[in-house]
Amino acid sequence: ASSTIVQGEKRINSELWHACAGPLVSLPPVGSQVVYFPQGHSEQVAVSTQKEADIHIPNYPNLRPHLICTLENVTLHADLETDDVYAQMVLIPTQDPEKETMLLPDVVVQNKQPTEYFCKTLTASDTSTHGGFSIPRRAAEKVFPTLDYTQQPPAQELVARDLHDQDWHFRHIYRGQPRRHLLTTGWSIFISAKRLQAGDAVLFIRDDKGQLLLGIRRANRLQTIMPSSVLSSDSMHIGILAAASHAAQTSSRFTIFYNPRQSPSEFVIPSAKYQKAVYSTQITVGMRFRMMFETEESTVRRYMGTVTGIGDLDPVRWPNSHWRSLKVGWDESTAGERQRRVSLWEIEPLTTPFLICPPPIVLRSKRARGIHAGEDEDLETLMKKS
Amino acid sequence: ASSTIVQGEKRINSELWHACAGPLVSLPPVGSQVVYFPQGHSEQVAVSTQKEADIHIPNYPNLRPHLICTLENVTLHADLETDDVYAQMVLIPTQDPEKETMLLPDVVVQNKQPTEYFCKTLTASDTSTHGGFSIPRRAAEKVFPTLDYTQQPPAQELVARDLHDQDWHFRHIYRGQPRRHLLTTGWSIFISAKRLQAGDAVLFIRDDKGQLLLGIRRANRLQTIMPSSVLSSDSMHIGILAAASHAAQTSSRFTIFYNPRQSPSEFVIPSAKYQKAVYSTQITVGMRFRMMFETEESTVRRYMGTVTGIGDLDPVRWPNSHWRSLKVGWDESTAGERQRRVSLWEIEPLTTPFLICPPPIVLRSKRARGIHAGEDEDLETLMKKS
DNA sequence: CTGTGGGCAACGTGCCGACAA
DNA sequence: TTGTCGGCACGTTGCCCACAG
Repeated sequence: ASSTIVQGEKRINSELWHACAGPLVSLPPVGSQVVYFPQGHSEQVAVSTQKEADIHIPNYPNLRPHLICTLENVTLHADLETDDVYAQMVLIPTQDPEKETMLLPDVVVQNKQPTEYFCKTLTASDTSTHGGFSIPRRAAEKVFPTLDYTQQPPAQELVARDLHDQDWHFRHIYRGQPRRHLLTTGWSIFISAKRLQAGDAVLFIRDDKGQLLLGIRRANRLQTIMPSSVLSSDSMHIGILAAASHAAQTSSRFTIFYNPRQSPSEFVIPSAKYQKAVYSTQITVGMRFRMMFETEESTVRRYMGTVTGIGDLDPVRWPNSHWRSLKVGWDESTAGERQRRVSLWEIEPLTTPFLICPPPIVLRSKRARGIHAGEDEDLETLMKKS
Repeated sequence: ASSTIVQGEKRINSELWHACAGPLVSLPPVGSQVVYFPQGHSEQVAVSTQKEADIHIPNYPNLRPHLICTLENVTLHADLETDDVYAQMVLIPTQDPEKETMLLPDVVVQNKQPTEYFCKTLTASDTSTHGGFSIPRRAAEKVFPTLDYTQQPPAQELVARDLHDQDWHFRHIYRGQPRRHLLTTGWSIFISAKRLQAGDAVLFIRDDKGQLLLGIRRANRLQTIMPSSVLSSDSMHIGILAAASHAAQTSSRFTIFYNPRQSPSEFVIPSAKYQKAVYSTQITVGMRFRMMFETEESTVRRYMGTVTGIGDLDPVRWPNSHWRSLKVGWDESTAGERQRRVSLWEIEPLTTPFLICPPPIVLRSKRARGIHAGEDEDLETLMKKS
């Protein structure tokens, strides 16, 4: 359903927001119990400001590495300049920390990726001033209104609405030899207004009312770095801790921003997911696991890895934290970008005995084949979490 | 002198920075003693985020409304997107708060406005794609290299360097009937790259080595508002207080950003200026004063006002603070934009007895004449501060 | 099926002096 | 003195198809 969330007078379309955020991003439902990690919040700020939390940050002895909270409200937003999506969450720390031990029912967090949508990474031709946008055939047929093919050439005007409720007009035409779908008039205005470059991606959605929506996902995330001319990174890191600490001590609400495409990991996790990961699974060094990542085509893919160590990421400031408490190694050599430390709830342990240590030769041969087409599905059927 | 301040590998030209910051902005010298006001810092963040400091912000009982600090370092910066100038200051709270009572020698803070410079607000023609930039005659003759007027038409290529050390090339030509100075080729590239609009201002400087520098001052400051998708404004306000409080208690350095064109008032003041204002002058309700403001032509102008009240701006959270402790009224009816609360060190009290209450009729007649050309100079000669 | 490039027309950009405020 | 305009040339934009990967 195309649910929308009120933000002042504006509503950001939830489907569109999630499409821009990507398939791995899911927000806990309003009213549910969540776990908030100041460490993860700091990591997000560190990425934005390009500065790690410094040493000389004060201790907040009463601030635990995770806070059980009620998610009082979530509002969806998009940066006016870059269209980057982010979510504002209002959290209320739970008064009774004993509740933590209570095992909560598993909340079904539906992944809100829309069905009638497509996403295309822009080519040099798409972004050049020389021409328009080449629509992949399947995409056009699935998402755009059907053309009247009796016309010569078949063409129509499309209107698509972006995250800021701004309408963009495009001429959609089916022509060329061989025939193809193109966006011509209006496309270059859109490209230059959004400052899109080859490598960035656009996505189109047809919602349940037939309204077209469009969003963008920039490739070069480094460009999005904030000026940081407002507050020093030190003060930001301190602000995160002080705000959380104060909220925890007074059981009062506090507000955070979650930037799904900037943040290395989610730092507001459904309580049930956290507890299941922490209390239900025994993780040991040497254990094999899978973990989901987003591919360049904005689909999900699982990578295999092995737990190589268990221990605190920051033993001094954050002892006994589950945040990134696992050191891991990845099977594939292209693991340069992947985190060397992950949290329990991010991984899917392979508990099925005969899969714990697959023969390396098999893995290597599969890697040599290139894309692991069948592998994931095989494991999928074999592995069923309780 | 064209002093520069090192920032990593980059140096921002100090003269250019000050020209962009405006005539009223002066930074205390490195190593000097200053007074830092968390309240003022919060105000700057409030402007940036368009959100005031909320009620439910924790108390920092040990944090006083002003901190005596040593200014350990100042670095000049400019926003990469907007070219907005800002300064990073590293402050170290003074260990012994008793030092405060010690009267310091008056530090001469030279106003670093360059002499060989001009600033022009862009017209519709200047920013249109239809043409170039019309240089005011005086400006061209003062700042640009002299043209060879024997050529027909006289023309030359100018190279001007911006705050990011990027060079911009312009064709400077003297033509038209009547003759005038113009920038043609290269101008529109500059306009679109900096996204300048009519109402924004550009400024050119010739430094002592003959090098041309150029900067911009945007009119629409609302546009510069930061996305704030990084940290909630609450956390920012808390971060300011927590950082200052921690630094004060541990006598350790902390870092702040000062945005001269965003901040309503300076919140890092030379200690001598503060003490002189607080201890040397007796301010009373009804007292007349003058205060400097920047005009649209980026020159200084003094406005007259009367003290209408003295008291805490925020009696609950910041009792006994001198920050904006004066309520004031302004003589001129165009006072809509001017603060209704100012701090002691911002004003110049008129202590000369016969000027305390000038006949209103005289004032009115002067106002009716329009611009107060001579008034300020008359007062200048009459009033000499100790 | 779709990315790139050549061809070509239409439009916008940008340089010029003529006015007039 | 300088802001805006009409005139005009030239360069870019943008629509078309032909190829080829």
